[in-house]
Amino acid sequence: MSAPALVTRREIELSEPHPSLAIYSTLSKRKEPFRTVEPGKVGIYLCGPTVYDKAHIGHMVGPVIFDCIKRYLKYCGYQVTWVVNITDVDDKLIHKAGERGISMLQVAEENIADYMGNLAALGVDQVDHFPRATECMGDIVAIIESLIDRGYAYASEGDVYFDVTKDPQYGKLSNRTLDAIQGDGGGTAERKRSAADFALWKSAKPGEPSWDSPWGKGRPGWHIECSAMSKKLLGETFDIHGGGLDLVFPHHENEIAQSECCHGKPFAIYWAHNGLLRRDASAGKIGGRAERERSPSPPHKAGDGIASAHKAGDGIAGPDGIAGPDEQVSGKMSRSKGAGGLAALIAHQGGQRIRFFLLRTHYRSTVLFSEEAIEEAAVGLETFYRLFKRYHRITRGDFYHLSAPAHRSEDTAAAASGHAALAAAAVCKQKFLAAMDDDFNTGAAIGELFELAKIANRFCDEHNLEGGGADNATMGDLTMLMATIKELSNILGLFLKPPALPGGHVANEALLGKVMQLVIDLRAEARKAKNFATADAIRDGLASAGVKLEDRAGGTEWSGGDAATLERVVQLLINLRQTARQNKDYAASDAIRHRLGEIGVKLEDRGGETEWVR
RNA sequence: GGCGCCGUAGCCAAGUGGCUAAGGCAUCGGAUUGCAAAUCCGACAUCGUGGGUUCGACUCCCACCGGCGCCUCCA
Repeated sequence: MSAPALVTRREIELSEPHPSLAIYSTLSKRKEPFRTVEPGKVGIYLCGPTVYDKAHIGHMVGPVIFDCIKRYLKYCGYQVTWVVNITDVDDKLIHKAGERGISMLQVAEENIADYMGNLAALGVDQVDHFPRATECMGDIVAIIESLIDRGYAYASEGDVYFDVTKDPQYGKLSNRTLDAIQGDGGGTAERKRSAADFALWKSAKPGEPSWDSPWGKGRPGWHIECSAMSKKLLGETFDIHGGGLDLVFPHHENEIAQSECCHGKPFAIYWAHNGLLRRDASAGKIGGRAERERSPSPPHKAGDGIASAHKAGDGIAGPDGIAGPDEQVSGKMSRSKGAGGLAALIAHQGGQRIRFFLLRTHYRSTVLFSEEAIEEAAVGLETFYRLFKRYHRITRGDFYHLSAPAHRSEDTAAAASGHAALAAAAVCKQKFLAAMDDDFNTGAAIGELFELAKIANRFCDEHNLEGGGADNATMGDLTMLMATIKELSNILGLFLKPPALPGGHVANEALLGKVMQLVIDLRAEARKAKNFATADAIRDGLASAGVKLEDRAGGTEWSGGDAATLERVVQLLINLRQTARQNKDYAASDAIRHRLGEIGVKLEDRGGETEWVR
């Protein structure tokens, strides 16, 4: 009966190793040269979320690093297929649906929308497939049947369990022995042959969502969907399987058992697990047990109040999933909130900062996460934005549209023949690639990006590019330096496009209000000093910016303006200051700069013109 | 209790058995600027503690201290 089962796994032959790339695998517990199942092709499967609630920042770690991994593998010439599964059927979803009085599918749809919005904001756009468990029932049932046929699984009162004692390799990923595994001692324990057996199929209780199967109505166990989906989209053996470190056991251990017992050959070649995020040095992972138990009010989480307030009229999945304006307004609140505030966090930090923050640390490390930490990291990011502006000032070229090599090549020729700066940049590129080759060390790679920024800035300084030294050949060299930065930052998915303004429109309007108040004050002071030329210049300047002033008894009111007003009003102030400087009235010019500074606008004099940044 | 991981400057964070222990933030000098900002140059660590292996360890081994994960849902 179970005679044909329990076959030993057949080894499979892999491609020649990549000459330099090595990946750490949880399975072998060491870095291994990278070989693929099929030459030139890579299949990646990343465990995505169970969509019973809004995503938290911890859910983004895997997608961000794997987005880089895919970009890098493509850069190295591989054809990559990346799958991220969505678990849209599970006990928690059922409970949540019951709580809220909507269907499980509705719960899933809402949270999937939220998840997708978060991914997009962080620049994760390399995923090829997002299979959902509910869309793969046929594949799931087929694998379970096959496991029963082969003697690895057994049906029991409508449930189906995997018999871990039949798999001699069970425990190899998480390095544990059968007697070290307690299993869940819950209500289904008596249906199992041994405590460590896990469910492949769970019979439905009345009223629960269910699917037909040879064992009656029910739903899949947590692990089996991944075996089914990866087989469907990537084949029985594929290259890289990823997920959070907390999934090693039991989830991934069980996936291996299911798939390898079913197919008789290796499941995934490399297991890449990302480290977990923590809030404090002694806090436990975000979204983890400790955090949940600490929270004093169990029924409602951070986002719920906001969400429900808006839900009243608008039926199905509201705007919550994509950082609606309500969440921006309440951004301050979310600072102290935990899981659930991701959309709000993105709304006022911007996805690029978060991505950069996550990439500064090696993906297997634990990261202490806080909004303050993101803000600190973001200071460094400004170096690049300033450099891009500088590049534009000098060449009128747009960094974001620079063309850069999409594939890896050792351009030693350019290094040897070029100037010192180009040679130095080539060394940085080599180090950058060496870092990525070494288990995707994005932290070290980013260090080289900073080094490149310094080289480019120094090049501009040394050749006096902003003071008239910009001949075509020199600008061409500068463009080559910038293109190297472009080429490498593309791999990390950074600087793909200009960063969204932190805070978006809300912050813009707040700033415009402050700037307008300053302008009105300055005009009032000018009038008081009978400096009518200045006062009128202000009013005329505002008029051409679309703003009307009306002097009232209680003060001056303003109206009008559009999206471009902020820029034009600040420009007006810059012009006023410029006039004062030309008249050597430094007291007046410095006062303008100082008062702008107080409301968060910094002025920077460059070459002939003045720039402002918030 | 079992299986693992981490501890590098004020903070964040790479890294290596032996060259100057990346990079970022902060700080302090200098150049530059009318003054600033930005930019550049320079300064700033002996790698948790105690042993051991070695010609030589921060890097390997052991112990201890501190922190974390998994062993039940979890990215």
